[in-house]
Amino acid sequence: MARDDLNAGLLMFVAYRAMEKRVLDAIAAAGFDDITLAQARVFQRIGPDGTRLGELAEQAQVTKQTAGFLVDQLERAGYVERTPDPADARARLVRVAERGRTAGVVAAAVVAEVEGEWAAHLGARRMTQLREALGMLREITDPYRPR
Amino acid sequence: MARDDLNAGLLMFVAYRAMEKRVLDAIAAAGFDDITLAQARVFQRIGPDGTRLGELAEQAQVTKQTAGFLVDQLERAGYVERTPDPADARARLVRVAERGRTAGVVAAAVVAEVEGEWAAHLGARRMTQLREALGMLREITDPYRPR
DNA sequence: CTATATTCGTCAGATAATCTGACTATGAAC
DNA sequence: GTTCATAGTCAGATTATCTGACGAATATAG
Repeated sequence: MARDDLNAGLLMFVAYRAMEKRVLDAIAAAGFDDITLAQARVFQRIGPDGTRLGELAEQAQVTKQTAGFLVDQLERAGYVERTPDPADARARLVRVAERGRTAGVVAAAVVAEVEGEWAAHLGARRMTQLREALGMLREITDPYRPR
Repeated sequence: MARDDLNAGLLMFVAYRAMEKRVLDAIAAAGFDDITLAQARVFQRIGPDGTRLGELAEQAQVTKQTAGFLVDQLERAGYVERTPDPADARARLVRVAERGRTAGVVAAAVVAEVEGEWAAHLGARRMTQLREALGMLREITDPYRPR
């Protein structure tokens, strides 16, 4: 409500959204122009060996149903595939597919670019401190608990 | 895509969402249980002397139409009111109404509480550095330019 | 001053994202 | 081997969001 000293949450929103927009724009410019923001938010959480739907949902902070809805679309567009989970017949692993891998490379490059810009603006020291503080904050704010 | 070193944007998402959830839950618990997350995102940007719809939209990063839709609901629920803008007959100022003011007090208290927890976890020094870094980041990431 | 362009907000309609509740199949615990 | 919990899906409803078009008021150019 104040103009000058936004609360820490709001400040994070601004930077977080900027990163998100930069990445999505770059991906779209690279030809991956189907893929929405909501889909990307789920996609980016897929681990190298595949991730269960429930975990994606938890990390993206949406319901399993919503995550499933978005993964359906990512699957139809060729960004991901679902494979049975060897460890549990109820579960399926969402994996990055070929098209997704290519898009992921573009995304990673932009993330690095933006982080570089941030580091340049803050200076290496402050950027390191920022990462450290955010990492610590995660300990008390992340509802997702990897098992 | 990696589990351990999330990018800075993702880390901010986690903390930002945690703050958001804490505040919304507390507001709901205080009896303001109508008011959705999307509405709150617009509401919290209203300045002490009222703010134009367009500015709210810009800050919340949604279209004017979406902001208008949400303000309509906030207005019907008694959280805000619209008054003519003396400086421009096309515009209207969205102002916090009585009910909104009460909710705002609750919200501000929770924000302070959460920030206190963060400071306790990080230590005063790191919390200050975090604020500083985020404030600086805003200079290059905030699409909203107050006139 | 007028003519033109821009900005502010709204209306209308379509689409996307999200949720709650109910259900099946499988796995875990006693 | 019942009973309870978990993973995912189906169905339906609601909420949030966008694009496009518009009227009214303001700003700009000549």
